[in-house]
Amino acid sequence: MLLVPFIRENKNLVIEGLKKRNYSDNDLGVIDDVIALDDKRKNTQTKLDSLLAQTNTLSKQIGGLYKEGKREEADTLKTEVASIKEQSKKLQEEMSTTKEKLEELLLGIPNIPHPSVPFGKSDEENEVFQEWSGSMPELGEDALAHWDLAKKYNLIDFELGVKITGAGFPLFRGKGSKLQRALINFFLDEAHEAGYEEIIPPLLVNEASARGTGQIPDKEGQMYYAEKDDLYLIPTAEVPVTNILRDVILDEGDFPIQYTGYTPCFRREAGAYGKDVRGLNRVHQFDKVEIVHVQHPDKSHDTLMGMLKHVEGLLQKLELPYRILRLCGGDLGAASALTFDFEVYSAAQKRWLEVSSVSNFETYQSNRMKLRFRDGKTTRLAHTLNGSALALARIVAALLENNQSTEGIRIPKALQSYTRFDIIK
RNA sequence: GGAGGAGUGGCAGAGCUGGUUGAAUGCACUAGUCUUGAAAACUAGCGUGCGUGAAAGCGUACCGGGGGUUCGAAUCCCUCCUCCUCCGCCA
Repeated sequence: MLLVPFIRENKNLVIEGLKKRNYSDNDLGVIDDVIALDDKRKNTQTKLDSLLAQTNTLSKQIGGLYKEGKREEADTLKTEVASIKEQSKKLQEEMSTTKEKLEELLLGIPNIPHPSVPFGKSDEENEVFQEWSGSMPELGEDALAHWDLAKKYNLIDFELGVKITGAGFPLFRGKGSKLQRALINFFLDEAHEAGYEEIIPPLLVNEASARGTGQIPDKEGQMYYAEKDDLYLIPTAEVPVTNILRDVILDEGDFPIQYTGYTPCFRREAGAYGKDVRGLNRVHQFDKVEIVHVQHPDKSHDTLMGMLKHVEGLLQKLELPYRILRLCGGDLGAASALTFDFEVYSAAQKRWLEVSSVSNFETYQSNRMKLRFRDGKTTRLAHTLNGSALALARIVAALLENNQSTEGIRIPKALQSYTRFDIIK
């Protein structure tokens, strides 16, 4: 959520930003609506405050008169207060409807893209920020896709997942589950090395948390919802982990704050179909290690670039071909100012799979969750960032496909001490 | 799940027979005095949002959340949440 004073002071910048997100001239009217509503809010606030001030002074006088035993004088003042209260009640109602409308508009306005974000309508116009320069895995004609490999080596049972739960809930078994666990530990250890504190958060969150990171209202349909208890299953560790700092005022010396957490992630993925959802390409439950940074606004961009390096290091150690995309305005998530996606090449499917998304939300989330820091005499919103490091399901898909041979599936060296086997036969 | 108790500023802890109480006091913290330096002592400062103002300031709201009673509520009432104690049940 953007700050209204920010919108007022940077109206042109905001409009340019929204244009990058393909807002039509008509849609841009929302900015003027916001300012008008905010004017009204201020106006009402001023009037209301003065009425309340009158009520307060009169009430004190009434108290004094009662003590002196001047009941009648007190009673006349009471009737005066009554009429003032009538007015202030009206204003109070006006105030709350104005605030609600304003809030609703503000929630609908996405973050302003970073200057480096390219124009573009959809994911097809994302900019390749860093191309893969190494060699590509060479597979024979008879190379199998990961879902076939998973079956051949008894690593993942999709049918059992369907039986137990439904489509998109894979069941890992044997070396498949060991590989999964190895990757989680590998990623967590790497994050620990990089200075992140490990968190094991709750997997269900309340509405305030979902709102804080921006899942509500924009992505509400994406989350599983436990109606009886009014709780949401997390779509990513980002939600519970970032909300650790909801309603917190940090000291400047607290920066940077670094958290990492492994959690399963639950996504409804309504509307997805076809080859996109085959095997592990898109599932309702997957494992992910997330890294979260809370940083001073002046340093957040550098931090983002550092997070990119961290993710790159992981992919290099896993010996996977990857490329980095800078998302264009049309593909950028509403909460994000700048996002880099990492894609890994899945050699048998002959396609790139997204395995990580690293974003700087700047103050968009911190404004929602009132995450601030002391800056001299005032408080300022901190910057929040996060990234997958990494999302497991698709990593597994690429590892299986790229490392297959007639001998079996080779485990990358960095992972062998975790799996305690070097090949899947 | 049943019965009872409690939620106050960074922490501890008054106030809770309604009235200059945004809230005593202590600790912590910040600045100053003293000291060669430190400690101790002393002095002062020390919440957040909103409105207004160039600023100082002023106004307003906030004592777990929401609602109500009242001229006036941290103090009374309702409701929700959380924590503690006891009982039951289960890991």
